[in-house]
Amino acid sequence: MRANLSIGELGKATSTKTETIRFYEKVGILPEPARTSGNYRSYSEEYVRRLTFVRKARNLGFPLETVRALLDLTDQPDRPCAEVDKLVIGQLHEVERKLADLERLREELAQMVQRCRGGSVSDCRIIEALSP
Amino acid sequence: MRANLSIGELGKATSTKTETIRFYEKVGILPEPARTSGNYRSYSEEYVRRLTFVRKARNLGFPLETVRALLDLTDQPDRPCAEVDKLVIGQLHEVERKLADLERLREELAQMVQRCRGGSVSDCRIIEALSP
DNA sequence: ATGCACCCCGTGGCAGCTATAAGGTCAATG
DNA sequence: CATTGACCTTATAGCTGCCACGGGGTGCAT
Repeated sequence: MRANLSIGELGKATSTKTETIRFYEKVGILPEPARTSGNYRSYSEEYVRRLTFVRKARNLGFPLETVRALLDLTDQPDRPCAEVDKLVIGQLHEVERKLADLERLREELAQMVQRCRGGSVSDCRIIEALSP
Repeated sequence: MRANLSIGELGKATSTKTETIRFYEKVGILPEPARTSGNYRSYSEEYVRRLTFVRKARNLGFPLETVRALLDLTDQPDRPCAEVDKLVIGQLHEVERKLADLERLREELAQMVQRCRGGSVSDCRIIEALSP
């Protein structure tokens, strides 16, 4: 169909701010699009798909570098799927590590809150817990 | 005792890099210390306590701005402890929000990994899941 | 006196955007 | 035909929380 969207339309279609799109272009995550006679960026449907892919991956927490690697893999359909799998498992481990960290934090914070007995800062158990 | 530490010694005492200490000073989290005749920063025991406090709070994920607020409160022991409580509860909520987000991510990623049946990228379920 | 570890300051970089300024383009309206 | 307003262009700076680098000064031991 080659709808040829402007950057604003592409942004709406993918829930992405125009500045972010230009940023992705600048850092090479997305290729430089065609331009109109007035020097406006002009995007094809294919580009919409690519940006949607990027956004989904980012929403899953993949860093841009990994997104780049995933894009490269989708461009080489003959490579083994195991390479994709490896990247996703890496991200899964990363998420699990962060979950464990946050869970510890949550418990510590909850305990601090629970121990608060009111009064003034001078006898605050929370400040006490933070002090050496 | 007034041990009067150098910045490197303070760093070791608090597991903080010297650049970080200077950074805290520059952004006003920590006060400007005294200087020796050779213009070296010279830190008192009190300073060690303050930096330790900052580090503990940072390790609990408090943003610097909140650390600043907590420090202000410790400097005003007559203020109600409830103000401290409020900051900590805010941080607790923040952590809980992040935990929920990460948990959703973990499940999505785990499912993606589970669905992988090998083969090449062209029939990869993971790439499929990311594609529009 | 010379080597070495430490310190000084300023600047620039990291991720991943977001915002701002100063200007060009385009379609529609008066 | 001119002007409005919404959009687009670029370059640049800012955000958080540091870390690294470079070119110099200091302090102490040998």
